[in-house]
Amino acid sequence: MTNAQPSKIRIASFNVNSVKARLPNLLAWLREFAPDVVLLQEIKCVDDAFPRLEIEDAGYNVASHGQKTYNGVAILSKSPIEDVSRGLPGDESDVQARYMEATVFGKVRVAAIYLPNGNPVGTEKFSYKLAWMDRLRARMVEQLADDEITVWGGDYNVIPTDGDVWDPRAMKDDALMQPESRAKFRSLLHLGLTEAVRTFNPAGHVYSFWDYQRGAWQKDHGFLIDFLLCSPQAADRLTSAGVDKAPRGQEKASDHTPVWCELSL
DNA sequence: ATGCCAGGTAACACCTGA
Repeated sequence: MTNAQPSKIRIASFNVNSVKARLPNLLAWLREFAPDVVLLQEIKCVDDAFPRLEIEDAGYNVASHGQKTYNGVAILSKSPIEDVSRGLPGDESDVQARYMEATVFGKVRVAAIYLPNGNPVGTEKFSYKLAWMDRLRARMVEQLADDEITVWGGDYNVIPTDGDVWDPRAMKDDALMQPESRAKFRSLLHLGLTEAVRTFNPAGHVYSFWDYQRGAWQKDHGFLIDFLLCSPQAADRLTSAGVDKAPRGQEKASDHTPVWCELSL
């Protein structure tokens, strides 16, 4: 919790699948990986139930946008967290807690994103996903006009290409792989954004999610759906990025593992 | 075609996830 400006910061995104169930794993990972900023998804609790004190004791400031049982995002930072904005603009009737923004280290704008899953295809859940992606794009356009160092990180629930999944045939009917989902994800990148994880792992078959079922982790039956989208000003400062697979192999793991990038400031 | 596993809620079954 320092105001000192480090020369390089490490930003990570982690879908924890319940912050309360994952607290021991999360605290151990914060200690070992030592990210400066963390974007959390699926905290699955209201703000009053967030384990704030434990996280603060680990050296992080906390801002959350929670919801009972489902969804919920949060931002952790070793720096003060300023100008917090909760919720994705564009639909006043949307009550799902899937989006928040804040400024960290005085000049880096981050957004925590939990994009709707959208299954099953052909239902209102899939149309909600596509509409949510349109709203996200509109918000990105607004933010890009500010010419800031911005990173939109999170669980995008899209498998962008066949090289991002162990077997495209196994997932072909899934909302994560539909041409419409992929086209809308590409439309985000076409705004001029740089996706950090795939930029530093161009060969593909680097995954951030493995299902709990069917021994997916042991067989490496995973896919990549967690991303860090960087504005041009963030991309200019991008020095490395990747996936930290270690947390997925531990007891009581989330089905996702963290993705991360480093920016020189 | 369905459940497989995990979490939450609420109640000892069902919903959601990806």
